Amino acid sequence: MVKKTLSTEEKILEAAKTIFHRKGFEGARMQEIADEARINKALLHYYFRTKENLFDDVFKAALRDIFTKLFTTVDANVPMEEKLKNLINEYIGFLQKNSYIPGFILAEINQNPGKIIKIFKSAPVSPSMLFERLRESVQDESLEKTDFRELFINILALCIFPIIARPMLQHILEFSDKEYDLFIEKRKKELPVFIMNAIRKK
Amino acid sequence: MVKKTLSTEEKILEAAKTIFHRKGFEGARMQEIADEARINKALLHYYFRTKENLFDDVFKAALRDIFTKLFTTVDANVPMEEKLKNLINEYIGFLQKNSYIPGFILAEINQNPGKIIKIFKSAPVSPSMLFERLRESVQDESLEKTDFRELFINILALCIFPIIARPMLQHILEFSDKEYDLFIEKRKKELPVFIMNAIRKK
DNA sequence: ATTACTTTTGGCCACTTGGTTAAACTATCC
DNA sequence: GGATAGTTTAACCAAGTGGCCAAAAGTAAT
Repeated sequence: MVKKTLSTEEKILEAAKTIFHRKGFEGARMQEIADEARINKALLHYYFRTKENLFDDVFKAALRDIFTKLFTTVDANVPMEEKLKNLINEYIGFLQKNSYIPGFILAEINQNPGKIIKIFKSAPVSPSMLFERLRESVQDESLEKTDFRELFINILALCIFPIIARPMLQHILEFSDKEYDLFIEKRKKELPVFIMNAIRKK
Repeated sequence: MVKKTLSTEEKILEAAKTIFHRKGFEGARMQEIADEARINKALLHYYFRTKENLFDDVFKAALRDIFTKLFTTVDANVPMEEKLKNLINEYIGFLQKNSYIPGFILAEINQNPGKIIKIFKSAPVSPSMLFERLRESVQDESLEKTDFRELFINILALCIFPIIARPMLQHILEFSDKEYDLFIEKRKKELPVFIMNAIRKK
């Protein structure tokens, strides 16, 4: 199941991912990461000289993961409705399996926007393909005149928010873990309908 | 303009709010809060024994602010469309003026869900009125059969996400500060239309 | 076995952290 | 004016913090 022979560097990155995702940059302790990777703390500094270096690698990986998935699952030559179904289904599925990533990214953005933007620029994330496809689709005759950027943000918001705000929403709505999971599962089907209704001409 | 005679306790809370909102619990330093309030660090501990105590008060205030606004601006006896317009307009307006609050809350939720839920329970936030109003509205004949909880989350997501993810989105969409502000301003008008279309019967 | 190298370790260090203490100051009431 | 209670201060402390170093342990080629 799990690959047994991870290199030390990979073990460190895995451990750093686990800790940083949960606790953020400030909350994470180098010792804790070393323990998680079952190595000596000095070895962390041997491979990644500073906490910043290690964090930056983890953060870049998170950015890559969350956007690559989003920017590549949009096929061309498929009607808008189909496209949206696939995109949302795949994307929420990804978020379910990686529920810490969006919260991690947004927390760091909030606590250190300057630093994050710098990393952003150094880890090129290219939304151009997705944007092109969205722009095409939105020009469909049967749809309302919609700004594709508005649509992009709306899709992102509707997919990500229920994941990052989960503990809060679950508490307010008085859902059990299971009920909330089902709720998300239901959204995979209902969200494309909601969005299509919103942009389809009457 | 600014009230000159804040009590020491109020000065501390104001300073703590500023620092905690920006840096989070782990990132904030007691010394920094003391400096911001222009007092001695020991005085912080005199009024609020621990960092936790101070943080809890700030966090509760944030919860109160963000939900009170949301749960009380929904009038009865107004058609759904009108209700939605008012709600979204007021709520986004509030978020613009308090742009740090949602990111602060979500960051802490992500980094310490257990602790946050505990605070949640001790700072009663009662959505019952809003839920009642939403439930009523959604039963309107001219609307699709919609789960009011689904609608609640969607409204929240569409209002909050562009605020918390601002640095990221602004960078991806290549907007200047001014352009992004205008973009949000435009959303105040377009979001109610988007949502009404989504739930109105065809 | 010797060499040259990379990898791993325990122990250490300078510095920062949240928190305490005891003394000084201030205002209020008698 | 002095006793009392609340407020403010500088100095201090123990417990961590990220980071460093020199020696040990492993590895591969000669």
